[in-house]
Amino acid sequence: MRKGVLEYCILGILAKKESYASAILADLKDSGMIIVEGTLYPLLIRLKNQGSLDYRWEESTQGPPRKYYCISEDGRALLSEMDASWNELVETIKTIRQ
Amino acid sequence: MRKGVLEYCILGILAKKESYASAILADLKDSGMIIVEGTLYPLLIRLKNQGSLDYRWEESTQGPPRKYYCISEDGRALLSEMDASWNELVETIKTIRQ
DNA sequence: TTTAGTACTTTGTGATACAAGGTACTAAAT
DNA sequence: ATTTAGTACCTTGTATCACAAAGTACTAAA
Repeated sequence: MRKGVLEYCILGILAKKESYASAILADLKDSGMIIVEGTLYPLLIRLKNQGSLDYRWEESTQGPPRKYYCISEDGRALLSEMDASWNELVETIKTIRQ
Repeated sequence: MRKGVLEYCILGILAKKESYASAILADLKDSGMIIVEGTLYPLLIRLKNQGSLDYRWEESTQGPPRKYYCISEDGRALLSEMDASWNELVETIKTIRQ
């Protein structure tokens, strides 16, 4: 049911502020969407490779260094398209479920 | 983006009235969701096999016989669960996109 | 008899997400 | 000094979903 929506959620979260994988997992959990590490990491790498995200390493005092991701210009453009697609889908379902 | 939602749409359509694959394709198209035969047929078969749908053959004057599907009791229960899941998802995305 | 239209089905492929396991750094406990 | 716990990143294998493409079969019209 949630398939394909995750990418949209990740971009949405990173559009607000840069973050790293473990924190994104916590954010998603708080929002009511539980996903696992093995899902998120490949997704972040994919979004980076296609140019929607950038990242930088940052040292942490509480453990290993963190890979902070932030959304790129291309990512913001993609996010806008996704907003449109999502709204269309919501309308479609409204029509079908009356 | 629409992935995983199709099952919900099919059940929604068949909850209103029984129908057959080609007509369901046309309904979906009208609602703004374009899918192809190779997607729909396996999905109908899967829903039938798991007990969410029943079907009966009906002769057509305009070509080969049609396989009319209708939703079962189990299917209606599943549809209710999907309504809940869908509404949750919509709320989650609202939260993320503010 | 061929062609067009309708309808159902199958096979192969790519993408998404999960399960499970692995690597590596830091800090606290033994 | 070594083990344990916590944090963080990454990879491999698998299941499912949807699509592309091709196939089967019935009816009616050319």
